[in-house]
Amino acid sequence: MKISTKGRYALTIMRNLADNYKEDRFISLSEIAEKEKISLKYLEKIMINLKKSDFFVIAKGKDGGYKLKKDPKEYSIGEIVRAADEELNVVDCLKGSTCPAKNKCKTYSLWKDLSEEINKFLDSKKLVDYL
Amino acid sequence: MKISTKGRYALTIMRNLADNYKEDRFISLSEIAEKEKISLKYLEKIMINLKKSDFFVIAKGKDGGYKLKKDPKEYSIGEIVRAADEELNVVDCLKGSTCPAKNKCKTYSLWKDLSEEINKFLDSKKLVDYL
DNA sequence: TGAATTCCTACCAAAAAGGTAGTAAAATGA
DNA sequence: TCATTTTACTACCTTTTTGGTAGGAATTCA
Repeated sequence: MKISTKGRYALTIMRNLADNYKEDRFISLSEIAEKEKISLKYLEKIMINLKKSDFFVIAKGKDGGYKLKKDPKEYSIGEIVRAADEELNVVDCLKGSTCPAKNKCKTYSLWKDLSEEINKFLDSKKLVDYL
Repeated sequence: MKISTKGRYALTIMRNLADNYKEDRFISLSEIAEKEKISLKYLEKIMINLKKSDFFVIAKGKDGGYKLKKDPKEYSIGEIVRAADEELNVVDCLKGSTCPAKNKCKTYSLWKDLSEEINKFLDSKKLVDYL
């Protein structure tokens, strides 16, 4: 029951962008990598997942980088962690309707309820609360 | 954010013992293994952790096995899953006081609160609710 | 004594986590 | 135009964790 570094570093990226939301400039990953002492290459990899969620305005080339599209109070921790590649389901059988025992399985509702609890908690927390 | 099979199989063992709580007899792991189609050897391994928690009356030898010490309503899902070897902390830095950045880390409270939420939820559920 | 059981130690394979390397493509500004 | 800075893409690699398996010793009871 661990949050992966992917999820945590995704939050780190988002926090750095949020810190600079007021100034109208692009923040590059190398800037974040240096400040946070995380390998640039690994941040790039994490960014591949995050980008799918349309959180950013992106600029290539010199002085390029990323900018948040919306105000930091608009992003929930839940959507960020889920975007970073974590499903936030405590058992695999919850996704899709793949579990054949779903109806007779005694603990199905337990894991489903716990997953919902976790998602609800993280959705209620906003990026702006952790700057 | 997954519960391991260790945690889930531990619950399976406990559910099987709980099912037979009224009859005063010992249930062997081979009986559970056969019924649940799980390898005996793996159940034995999971039992090593579970036994540390003093949940059982144990009998070796013929017609031996395990019996619950207390009524199934006395065991919480939380204590069972934790016993099975899962810490139920969403980040490692919560255990002990090993994290040097604990005080300035912006997300420490986030992960601490989430972990507490998960533990509270699972502690509120009892074994008897899933038979 | 023999069968059924727990107990103990060691090993192993597959998957996931965590991370690195190299290069192409785009944008900019000197 | 060309060097520089950035993102984008593809491939690979190492370590840790997960999910097991194997073999036998010790215990108990009929």
